[in-house]
Amino acid sequence: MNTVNILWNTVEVTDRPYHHGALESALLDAAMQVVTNEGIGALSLRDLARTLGVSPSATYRHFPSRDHLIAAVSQRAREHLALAMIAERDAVPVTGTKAHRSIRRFEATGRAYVMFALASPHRFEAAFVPSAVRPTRAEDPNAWSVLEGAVDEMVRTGAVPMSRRHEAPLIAWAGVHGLSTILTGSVQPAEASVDLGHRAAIDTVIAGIVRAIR
Amino acid sequence: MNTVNILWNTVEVTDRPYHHGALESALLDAAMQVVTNEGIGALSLRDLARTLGVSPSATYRHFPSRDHLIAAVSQRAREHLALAMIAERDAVPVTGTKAHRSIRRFEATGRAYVMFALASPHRFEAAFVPSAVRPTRAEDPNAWSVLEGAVDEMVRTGAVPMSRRHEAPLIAWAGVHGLSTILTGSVQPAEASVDLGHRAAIDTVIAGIVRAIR
DNA sequence: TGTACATCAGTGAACGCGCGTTCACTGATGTAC
DNA sequence: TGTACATCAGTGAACGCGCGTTCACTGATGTAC
Repeated sequence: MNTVNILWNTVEVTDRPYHHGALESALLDAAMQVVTNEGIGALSLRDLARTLGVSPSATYRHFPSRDHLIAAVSQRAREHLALAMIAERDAVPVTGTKAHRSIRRFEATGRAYVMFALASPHRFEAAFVPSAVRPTRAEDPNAWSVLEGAVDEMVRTGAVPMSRRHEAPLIAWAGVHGLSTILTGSVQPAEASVDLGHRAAIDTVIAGIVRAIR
Repeated sequence: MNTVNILWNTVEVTDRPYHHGALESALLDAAMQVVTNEGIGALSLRDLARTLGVSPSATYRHFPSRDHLIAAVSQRAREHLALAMIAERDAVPVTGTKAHRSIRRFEATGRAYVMFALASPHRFEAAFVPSAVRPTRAEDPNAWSVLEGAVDEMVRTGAVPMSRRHEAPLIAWAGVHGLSTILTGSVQPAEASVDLGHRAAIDTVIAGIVRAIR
């Protein structure tokens, strides 16, 4: 119990205990922060170790390589995205017919997707960074499942015909994912999508998706 | 005229002339090749110089920095994409009503987009890599213009109502761009889009786009 | 309650790497007269 | 037709950088008895 009060994030830690205590989660948190602010390219193990006041090799106690850390951060980012979708969906007020409501919940899911990307482009990009490292645990929550759930709900209320059930998720995913990368990336077809604001672009594409799957 | 026959791509060039003669375009070609095969991350000036049998500093005669080279390669990749769209569009046979034909030409444009991404994922990714360097020349041909042209054609033939003209390109772009990144990237919502083949996924999404904009 | 000991979670120094970029230079080319 | 000279397009060596990863190590912790 010889610990001292320590601010982990300051560099001039004077009495650092030998055991950090929670290096793994601190590493993940710090990595998430770097990735969110500067993008996944800026992530460096040495830099992380420096930030946490720990030697570079200490990180290897918890992640076998940089790629493993990245994979963990990426999965977390995907879960954040799914959480945002769920939150927005569940904020839809309970009014109107069940069919209408299921559509509004679906739309909210898609809107949350794009808004997440806009609010946090680097985190969004990190969520879908290719990786050879396989996740060690299941994704929870899973964005794709949330989308499928929203489609199923529409089918149940009769807002979307059963015949579209199979293809609807792909159409929806393509639309919102494409819009997200267009709005955040440098795809920027410039003119046409810019004279719409972001908000209008989102509404336009989501309305298009709904027309496509009904 | 004291030149010697030289294979530019071999390393053991024995009698290399002092002046390469076409370093700039050779640099671009080689860069394009590296990017296409291994992705933009694998692009290195030193490596390129090595490949062309030239000193590393020689590259600075033609590109002020690595970023400028990347920007040039990226623009080229975008133009390749646009060319592929034009080619596929113009291969559509001249049959049926004008309205039907304009739709088929539009679909071909979108199909070419996704197929380009599938055939050459690294080149596709490079086309949309963010860059602070502004292009020095206009994009020719320009993929966004091709898309808009296809939409205009449908409006002219009456296949798409005038009222959709403004928003249709964004909806279409989002759909095909999203599908492209989904199919090539590690987005992979797995299950649902995989039990469709790529071809079926493309048809599904493009059909959805057409429903959305009519 | 105390002690021996295995295990865990760190340290710190070093390796090797390849990169982008700069610098002073020189050989080749083209042009004006 | 020849020559002086400016300009162009290369060379080659060096700088400084930060990185991922490995290695032999040691301090701290927890557990069995």
